[in-house]
Amino acid sequence: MSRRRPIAAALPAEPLDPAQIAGQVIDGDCIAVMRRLPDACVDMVFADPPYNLQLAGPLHRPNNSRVAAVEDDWDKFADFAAYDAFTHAWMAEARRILKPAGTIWVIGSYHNIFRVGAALQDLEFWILNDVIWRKTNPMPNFRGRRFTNAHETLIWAARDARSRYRFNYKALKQLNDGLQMRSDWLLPICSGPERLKDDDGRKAHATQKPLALLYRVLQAASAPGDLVLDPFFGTGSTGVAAKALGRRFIGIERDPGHVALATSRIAAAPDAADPRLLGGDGFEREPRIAFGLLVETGLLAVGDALVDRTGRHRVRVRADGLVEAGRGRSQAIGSIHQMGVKASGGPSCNGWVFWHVRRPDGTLEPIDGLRQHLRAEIARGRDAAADDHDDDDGDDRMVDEAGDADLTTYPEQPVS
Amino acid sequence: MSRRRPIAAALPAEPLDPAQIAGQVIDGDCIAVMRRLPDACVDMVFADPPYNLQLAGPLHRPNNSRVAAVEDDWDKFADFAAYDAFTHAWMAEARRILKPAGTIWVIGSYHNIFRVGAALQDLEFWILNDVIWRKTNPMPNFRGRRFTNAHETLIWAARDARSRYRFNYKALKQLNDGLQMRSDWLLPICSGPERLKDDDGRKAHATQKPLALLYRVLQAASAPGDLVLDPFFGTGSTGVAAKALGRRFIGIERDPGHVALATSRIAAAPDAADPRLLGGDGFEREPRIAFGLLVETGLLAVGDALVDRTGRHRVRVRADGLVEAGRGRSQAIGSIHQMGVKASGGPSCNGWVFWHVRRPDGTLEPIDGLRQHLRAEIARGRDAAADDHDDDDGDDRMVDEAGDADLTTYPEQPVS
DNA sequence: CCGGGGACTGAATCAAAAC
DNA sequence: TGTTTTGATTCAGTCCCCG
Repeated sequence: MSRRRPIAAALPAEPLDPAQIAGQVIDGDCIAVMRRLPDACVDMVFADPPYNLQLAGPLHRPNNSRVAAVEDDWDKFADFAAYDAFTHAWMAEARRILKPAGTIWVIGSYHNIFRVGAALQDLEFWILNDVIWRKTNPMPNFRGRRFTNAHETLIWAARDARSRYRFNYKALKQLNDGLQMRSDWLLPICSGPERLKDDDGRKAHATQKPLALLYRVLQAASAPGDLVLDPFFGTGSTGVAAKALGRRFIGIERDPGHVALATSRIAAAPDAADPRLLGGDGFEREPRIAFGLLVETGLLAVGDALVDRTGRHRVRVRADGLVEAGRGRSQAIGSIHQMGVKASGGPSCNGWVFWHVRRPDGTLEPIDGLRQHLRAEIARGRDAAADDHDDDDGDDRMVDEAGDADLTTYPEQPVS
Repeated sequence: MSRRRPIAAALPAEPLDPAQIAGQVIDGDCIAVMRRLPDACVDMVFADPPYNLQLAGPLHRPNNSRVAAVEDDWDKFADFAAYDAFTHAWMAEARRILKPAGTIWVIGSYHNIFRVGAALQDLEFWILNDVIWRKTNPMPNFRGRRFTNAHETLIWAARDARSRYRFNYKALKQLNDGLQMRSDWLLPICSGPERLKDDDGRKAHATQKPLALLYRVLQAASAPGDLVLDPFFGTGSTGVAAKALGRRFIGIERDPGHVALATSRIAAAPDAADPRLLGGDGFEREPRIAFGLLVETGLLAVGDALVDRTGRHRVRVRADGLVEAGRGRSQAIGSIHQMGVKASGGPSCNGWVFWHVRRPDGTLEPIDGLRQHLRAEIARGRDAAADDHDDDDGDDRMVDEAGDADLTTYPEQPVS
């Protein structure tokens, strides 16, 4: 594990077991390390690649102090062609190791983000959003020659156009005070105690990203237990955020100094709180209720009439969980959704909210109300069982058998 | 002018005189039309090219109403390669007709903006900013499968890296309540009475841009009288904004219906207000004052002492407009700026704010105060002269000789 | 191309001084 | 000692223009 890199590079690349190295920072070039990982083994990739800033000379503030620039060798490329080749190479590996339902996030500025976005599209990633990180406190433009460069851009993309990716819609809506999360995020830059300093008090890394940004990324597009890979790990903000949110991670970093720093930083970082509080969506898909269950449980009886909101359309409940309309030759049979499409003429229909039962007082109640009633009953029964289980087993770790009580909240929690 | 397009295309392309066609909407393919324009003839290009949205099927809202999408043929491309070829073709022509100091603006969404940005860089445009148009009222994401796509991206680029482009810094700072204008702009989408409708009450163009966006673009990077070209003119918002701000324009549009609509819209649009109110920067560079003029006018006397803010450094005023420090062998002579650099040790120094005179009450006043005093006196003299001139010649048009009074405000107003 | 004039910064954090 | 004010420092930077 502490072999010198020249020797390691000369050896045939041994395969890496993702489960084994989860939680570690791997020292090495990200392309070489990713090559040692199997196909389709990670749920998400977060990448903060070099921006290729192409800075010319020194820049001074009006008070003559000098602006600390990114002068590291890792940000130097001969030209756009070299940058494009590098980008295609790491991105192709990232796509190979990504699960079919996985997504990738890449952050950049106008210096590189257009190369990055075009490369993603050329590799047949499917862009889902570009997200703007608006900085509350950007560096001003000192010479008054451009607009204050007050944002960076993240691209979020699925492995391909047909990917069934994860998006924790309701959790992010909650994070945004009940409104859909937008594609522009307002967050401060990384400074103060969060900003890592070296022994001389200088910043340890030129481009450390704020944890708040990574929290939001992970909350949006991963579930607890997911494996997240960061090929440009730096000081390990992705690892700290992953640890806090109960996600597993693999970090790859080329600079041994940063590897050591990130490793100790993550060791000292707080662990996940009770994973039940971290939710994938926090609002996972509710367990499915077959319409027929309403009949079986007696909430509806065979022959009961369902009507639409206007009362113009009307179907009768059947014993097989379908509904029928009309009689004789004009009779039609189908699911509540199919018959809703027929009645409404629209391209699709949620039968649960389209069809209603008439209450004794004559008012209409959507059959979704009956479904919610049934779900609540089922949940009550499961909670009782889960409480028994918790009493048996009092610690905080995830239950091994993915007990029913947690299933609703964490359907994709791996069984380790 | 009303030739049918197939015939026009078969004829040899006649050159177009930019001054002649300024203010017109040219019916035709933008690449073909730009080819007929001479090199380096326009000051700015604003382009809202097809976004290549790649929409699959129709999208419906939860209430089953259908979302009006961009379904026009002009937005259909076979693949990314076709879109890239198209983009390179029109952009190369745009660069050719752009003046060396000219800039280009291109607006797009994540569907196309990465192709656009990469093409700009490949053609050796030099990106100055990417600007985010944040929409106050974006269309929500109806399926809850992504973030609300709440922004579009504009790229602002100079013709090349060494270009001396125009940026009306102070005017935009003013627009932003005295703070530097940032790269994220919050503006409503185009709706209400501003949104053009056809006879059936449907929107006349799928992607009409708000005038406020174009006002800001033109105010930022053009001067009154500048010639602005829009190769994808649509319903002509660029023309309406240009007219209101006293800029000249050329519009190119392929769809004859849109050409007719834009032409009549612009004819009905309000004309520029008094051009003196439209400013290039509104705050053009102040006339230069030689330090020696302070001595010649008696505001300073030979031998007067100038000190820095702390009082630690001290120079004496000479008759030749230089200042000197020390005596004998250690004596140093130079401009106020050069001696400021010596005293401060910084890489540069504005002597006008570095050096101070001591007032009778003992407080320090920067010599910039004396300069402002002198400038005000000079301006008063010029205003008086200009008033005499205005009396002779009472209309509102720009004076032919670019009279001194207007020179400060509109140095680049063409005489045409 | 060189030399020189001179224009140009916002929010956050933290330390030190002032009250 | 507690509180407020002031000043210094810092942040992914493609950062001048004219003769």
